[in-house]
Amino acid sequence: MKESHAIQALSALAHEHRMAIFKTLMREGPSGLPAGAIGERLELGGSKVSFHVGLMERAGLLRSWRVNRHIYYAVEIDGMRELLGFLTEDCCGGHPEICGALFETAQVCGDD
Amino acid sequence: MKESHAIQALSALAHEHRMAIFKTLMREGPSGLPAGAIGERLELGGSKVSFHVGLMERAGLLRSWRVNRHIYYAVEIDGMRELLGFLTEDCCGGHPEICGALFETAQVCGDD
DNA sequence: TCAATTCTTCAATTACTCTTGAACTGATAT
DNA sequence: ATATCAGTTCAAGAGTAATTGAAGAATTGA
Repeated sequence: MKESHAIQALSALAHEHRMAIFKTLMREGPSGLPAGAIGERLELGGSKVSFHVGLMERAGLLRSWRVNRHIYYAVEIDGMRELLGFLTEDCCGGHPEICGALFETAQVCGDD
Repeated sequence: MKESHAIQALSALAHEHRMAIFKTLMREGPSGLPAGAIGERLELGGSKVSFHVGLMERAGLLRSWRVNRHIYYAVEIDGMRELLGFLTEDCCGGHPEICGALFETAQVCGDD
């Protein structure tokens, strides 16, 4: 992953509303949610939701598709995986001790 | 890790100069570098370096100490570990498939 | 004490990001 | 066709963040 892309993705997650949207869509899984439903759950107006999901989509963290009148959004798994890869490789490059906790987390995660 | 703290840390990494500083200090290890040396390596003026390292320190990603006239900065390993923990736990919470690549990365990392 | 070195802080400017509400697009139903 | 619904886009304004250069602190050496 290119560094500038990683920075764009980090920046996309580094906001209260966007983090809330991301978590909501994470829970929802691949079926995603329409923009309106996201707004209702998080009490955000339409254009706010559009602005933030658009930004996250451009950063590669979400994907979207239309179903009739609705536009659905879901987490782009590969985008998040690439971001985590960038961080851990950058982190592990010379300093494996940082990965200690992560290693355990990943194992717990892998066991699910 | 509190979400607002995680957002602060993400935001601290989401900048070209700060990412460069972080990588430089990562390579340097626990012995760190004085502010001036960081500036020389990355061709950044003094107040720029101060501004960015200060922000990263407040976000828990760096620590600093004085040695004579110099102020040294080094990566705060625990801060970075907590951030990665936040991301992976948030990620793994319901969606272990994201951790696939991360799992491998962590293993490679642990083997170093 | 005075000057030099190293770094930080400040105030001003510039640049960017976010919010707001209105106008617009695209799809569907009457 | 017209109206309605779901969502996006736009322009203006508010709010934040980053850069700049100068001034200020802390430390050391002459």
